[in-house]
Amino acid sequence: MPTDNMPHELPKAYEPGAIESRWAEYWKHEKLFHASTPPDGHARNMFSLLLPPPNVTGRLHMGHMLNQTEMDIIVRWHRMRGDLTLWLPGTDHAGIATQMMVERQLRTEGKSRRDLGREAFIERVWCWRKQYGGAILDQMKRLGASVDWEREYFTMDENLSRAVREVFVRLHEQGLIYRGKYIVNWCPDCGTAISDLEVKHEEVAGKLYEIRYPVVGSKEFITVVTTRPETMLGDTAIAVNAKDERYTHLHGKMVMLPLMNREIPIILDELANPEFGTGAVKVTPAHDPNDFQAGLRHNLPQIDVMDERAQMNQNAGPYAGLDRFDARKRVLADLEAQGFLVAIKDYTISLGKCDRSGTVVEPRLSEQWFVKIEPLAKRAIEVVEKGYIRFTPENYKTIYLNWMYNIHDWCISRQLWWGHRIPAWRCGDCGEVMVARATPTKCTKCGGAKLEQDTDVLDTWFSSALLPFTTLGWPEATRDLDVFYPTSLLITGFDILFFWVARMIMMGCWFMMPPEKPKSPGEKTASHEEALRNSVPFREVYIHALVRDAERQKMSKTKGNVLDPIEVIEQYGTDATRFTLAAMAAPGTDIAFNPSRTEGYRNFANKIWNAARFMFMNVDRIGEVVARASSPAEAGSQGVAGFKAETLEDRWILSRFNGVAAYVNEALEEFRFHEAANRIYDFFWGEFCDWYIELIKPRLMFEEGADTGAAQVACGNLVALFEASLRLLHPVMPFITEEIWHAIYDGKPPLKSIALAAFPESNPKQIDLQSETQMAVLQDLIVSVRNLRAEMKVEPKVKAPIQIYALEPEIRSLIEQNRGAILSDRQANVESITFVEASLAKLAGARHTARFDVHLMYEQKIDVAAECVRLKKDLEKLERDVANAERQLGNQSFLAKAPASVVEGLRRQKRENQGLIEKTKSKMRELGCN
RNA sequence: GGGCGGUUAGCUCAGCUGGUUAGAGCGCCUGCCUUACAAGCAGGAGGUCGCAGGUUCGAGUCCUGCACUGCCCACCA
Repeated sequence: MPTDNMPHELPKAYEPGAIESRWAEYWKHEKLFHASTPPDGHARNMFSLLLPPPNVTGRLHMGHMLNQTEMDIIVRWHRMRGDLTLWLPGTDHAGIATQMMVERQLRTEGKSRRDLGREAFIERVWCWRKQYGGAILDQMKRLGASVDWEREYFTMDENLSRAVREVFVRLHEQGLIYRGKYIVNWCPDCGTAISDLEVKHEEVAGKLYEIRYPVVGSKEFITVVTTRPETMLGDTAIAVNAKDERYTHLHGKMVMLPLMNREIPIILDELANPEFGTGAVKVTPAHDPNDFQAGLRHNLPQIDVMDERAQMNQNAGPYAGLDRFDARKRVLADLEAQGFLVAIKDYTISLGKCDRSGTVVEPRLSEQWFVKIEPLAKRAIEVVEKGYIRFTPENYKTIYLNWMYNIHDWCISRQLWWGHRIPAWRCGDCGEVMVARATPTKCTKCGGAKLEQDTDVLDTWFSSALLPFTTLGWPEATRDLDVFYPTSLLITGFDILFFWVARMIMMGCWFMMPPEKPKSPGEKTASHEEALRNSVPFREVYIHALVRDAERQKMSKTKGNVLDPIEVIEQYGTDATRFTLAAMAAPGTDIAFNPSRTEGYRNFANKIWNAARFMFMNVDRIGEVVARASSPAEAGSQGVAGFKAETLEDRWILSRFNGVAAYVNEALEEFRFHEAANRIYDFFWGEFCDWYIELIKPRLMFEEGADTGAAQVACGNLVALFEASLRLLHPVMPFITEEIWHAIYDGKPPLKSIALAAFPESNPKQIDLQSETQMAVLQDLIVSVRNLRAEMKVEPKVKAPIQIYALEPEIRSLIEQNRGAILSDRQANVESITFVEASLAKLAGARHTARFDVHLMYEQKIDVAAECVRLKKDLEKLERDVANAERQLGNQSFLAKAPASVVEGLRRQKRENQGLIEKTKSKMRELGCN
């Protein structure tokens, strides 16, 4: 590999691919992120968090990448700050998703899961998992996620499964799990019940059908309205409102159900709203949740007319065997033919679809297991209301609470094969249902031995809800649980706020809350609060938004706008992709992911790379002794160690670095990733590279006759500052920082990884505001001259003298002391500097600022017209500003109420602007502007 | 029907607790192959902060209304 005489083997161009895979492998192989539990008391601060387990079937998408980037930044930051840090990874067995995936595979072989049978099918799923289940974690590795791979889990692991059974049994013992026949959301495609949350409602244009039912023993009809005429085959009543006078005369009558020729009663029920439709409604207890409740109130029979595939069954008489949608057409045609269909109107209906399959969900009467949620919710509300769990952004607290206040019982049984099987057994002799931790051998009631386990499995989210404690060893009282629970933080997307976050809170606060010991009342309260506070699954939740495409569209396969993070990574590198996400991750706002942005951050990485090459070039030339003189990583985290601030730019950059470190720490504290990332970017590129490196070049013996000692100091400073900057950057860009950091130590670093070095904290002693002010003046001067050169079209190679007028002696001496830098062709590129005693502001080719006037002495006819336009624009703005300032300063209450610094600042600014106005005017006169 | 957001430069977005001249990236214009980097350097153009009121000495920032727009929740046939 041509190294171009470059030391430390850094190739000329930044190539992320090679370095990233190497370090990802190294980190995992060296087990750098393994958090071993300390044997006794917590000597260090602890920081723990759980990776939201991706589905084993999953492929990494931008949402994952955002989530993991944010977690990794926080985790690396904590680890570098010396916390005992645990980031726990794992995958979720994802019941329906995985089962569907394997069934699809079977279908290609012309088989169904029923052909295999339950046991063989499950065996097959395990095979599938073994073969493909690691893909998503492999992808995670490429992101650089600093998880504890030694603790990786799978939700179907034996220990986790045992914990799930334990929870189920305990809840059942506590009367919080019950079984019963209710209307549930049924997906005919998946063949299972699903929870309310798994139903997505969609507004669609539908129809409202008016159907008349003949009243028995009269010539009258009663007309009902429905959106689902096919369910009338299961009608068992018609309801009217008792207060609805239109129907008073029909109270107690029967109607004949058309098509089925069955007599059903007219009942009085609140279900019927006199305001809606005809005020009369058909009641189908087996196919509608409201009708189901009404049916219970009136003791109505429940006639289920569909099977589990949503095809009409024998109860549907002549319609048996038809699909529900075909049945609708047939029913309508028949009603029409027989004169029962009164009208069809357009109507917008909210159609529930299965989240997973997209099939229209059927409300179906079936026997299911439920969690009685209210007691759990009560506690989950309490801990959030009391602030024991903090939400960021805060508005999610409201959203969470609103949901929790209106929560319904949770249907947890699924008619699937893949998942945690419900630990309930039914006695074949007496029908008794037993819930037990271990397979019972005989019936607890009749002693019979013909026991069959419930065929259902649990909702995947049931086991996920337990992860914060089960992954730490619960129900055993483990050391891990003691140390790492409650976890410190959860970072996740709002899409699983209810599915997962809310349920973890409910389960955590329920199972990690020790039983109350009866004690004296006062003591009890205090310890109760303490226990409650420590029962939460996490102390903080950070909710991030959605990653959209560059046009703000939701990424979806059908739209074809899905950005594959791996592709972006391959193009620009992981570091640049991470940086993009971090820089755009303002709390509470969606991220419009634009790869052009990533290209920009790849360029930033390249900038870092080349700055490193520059540094090494000097280290090798000036002597490695200097570079190694201090061992910054060992010197602690306060400021920059081993830095000798001798010049203005030294004092300035040191001060800026410490300011940035303070800012970054504060920003990360509040999950303001974008502020942290942008601040580092601006510092490294805009200050460190653009100004500092350029300013020290003369000292680094670039110039003839430079002083060797000064060069060594400058080089040492460069290394020290660079090393500290790498640590600051590392949480966001782990790979490139690791690469350069090792190169700094020539492959023999004091620690195995920069990830184990200290994160920079601000050192107040290294903050030097005076140098920052001085540097600002110097920069202002240099930029002014560059400005003038551009305006006057001075040839790049031509130098001209400048005159400077400055009243304040300290400004003059500042300029005097930095004369060399100003003269340099890297900076102002001027021939000479002369101080004059009179204002220069009104001269053409001059600039006036608060601290100085500068005049570029260059004879070139300037573009008068263009200059006039520019001056006029300046003038207008100045006059506006002065007018504003005058208005404010004339205002007594402003003078009385505004802080003195604001008033003083405004006065000064006004004075300066007035001066400028005069000068601008005279300049305009001089040029002959009108 | 409830609830939560968004509207700032041509595009995509920042702007924390109200304070002196509203920022960035990309794009655009001008000039530079200056030996770390053309994935770069220097300079520049571009904004009545959705509209209308209000609070305040002072509003992009707080309040009210409106318009447009997105999302979540909800068993109204």
